[in-house]
Amino acid sequence: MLRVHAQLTKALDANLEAVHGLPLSHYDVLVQVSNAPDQRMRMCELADGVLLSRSGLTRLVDRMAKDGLLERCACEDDARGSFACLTPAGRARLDEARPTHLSAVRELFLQTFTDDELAQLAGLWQRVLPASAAAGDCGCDS
Amino acid sequence: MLRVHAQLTKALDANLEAVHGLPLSHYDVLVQVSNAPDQRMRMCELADGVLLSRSGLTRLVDRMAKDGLLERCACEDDARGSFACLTPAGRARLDEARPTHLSAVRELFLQTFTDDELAQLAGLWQRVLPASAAAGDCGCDS
DNA sequence: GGCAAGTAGTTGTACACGCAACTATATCAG
DNA sequence: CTGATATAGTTGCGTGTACAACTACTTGCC
Repeated sequence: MLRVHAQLTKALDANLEAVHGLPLSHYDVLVQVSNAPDQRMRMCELADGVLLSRSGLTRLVDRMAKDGLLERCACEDDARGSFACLTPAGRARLDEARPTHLSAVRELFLQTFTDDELAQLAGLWQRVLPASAAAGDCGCDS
Repeated sequence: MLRVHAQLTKALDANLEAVHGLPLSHYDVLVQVSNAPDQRMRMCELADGVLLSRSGLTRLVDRMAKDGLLERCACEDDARGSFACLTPAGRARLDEARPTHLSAVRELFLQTFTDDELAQLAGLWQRVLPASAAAGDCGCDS
């Protein structure tokens, strides 16, 4: 059963990644940042948001900055902090990828269920979070 | 929602991996092989079973063979094939890890639900598989 | 039999990630 | 103000994985 779970996630992610050029992790970052005030986020929060270690995020943001999707901006309040800021190119890329992504999700996942069932699933899932959080310990939640 | 899903899997896996010495992937292989007839499996089937590419599996089995958990055995019927065979040490390691693993799963996951809910979840999950399989497409047959 | 095409598994290479160590800044105690 | 401790982020290094190219064997067609 756990295995089914893993397989599903994996297949889903692989497909989504293949459909548009963006790796899913990049897409994920773009979504998070675009939802943040001023289109920018602290590295730390971003790391939580995309479920990555700090070092992982540093490198991910590096790659995305190299591609012009993000920019590093200094933080005025805290000189040791950094923002990842969405660039116009990043926003454009996101706007372009989002419909593809959403429709893929819908096709592979949502379509299989009725609204009731989705609600059920959501409810059941939520209940697992506390336990897994206690074990995995990840500060943020979506 | 997808994110919750990913987070859960990840937290769960991380915890299980930490509890006993075995990485989860090793454990997974041991379980699969131990369930196979004669305690041995073709590399190809094993790769499917643990959701790994062939090359990934080759190396995983290498590592496990180095640790004495598995052995490589030639296949009589098909000279290009290989079996991964469970060694006594591998079986012992599995027997030792299994209770730990199962109780961790129970604690983190099953405990949160009633039997009915588990049945629901299982049913809903199964329905996603066809779609994800069509997308993920894994070369070997089962 | 002999060659083409397919299949099982391995190896070279590159990439993404985590951990631990590090720098730089902030915060707090005295 | 000074030093101890904590926090934000980066870097070095090791690990695990996939992809692509490869070898070796099998199968099917001529």
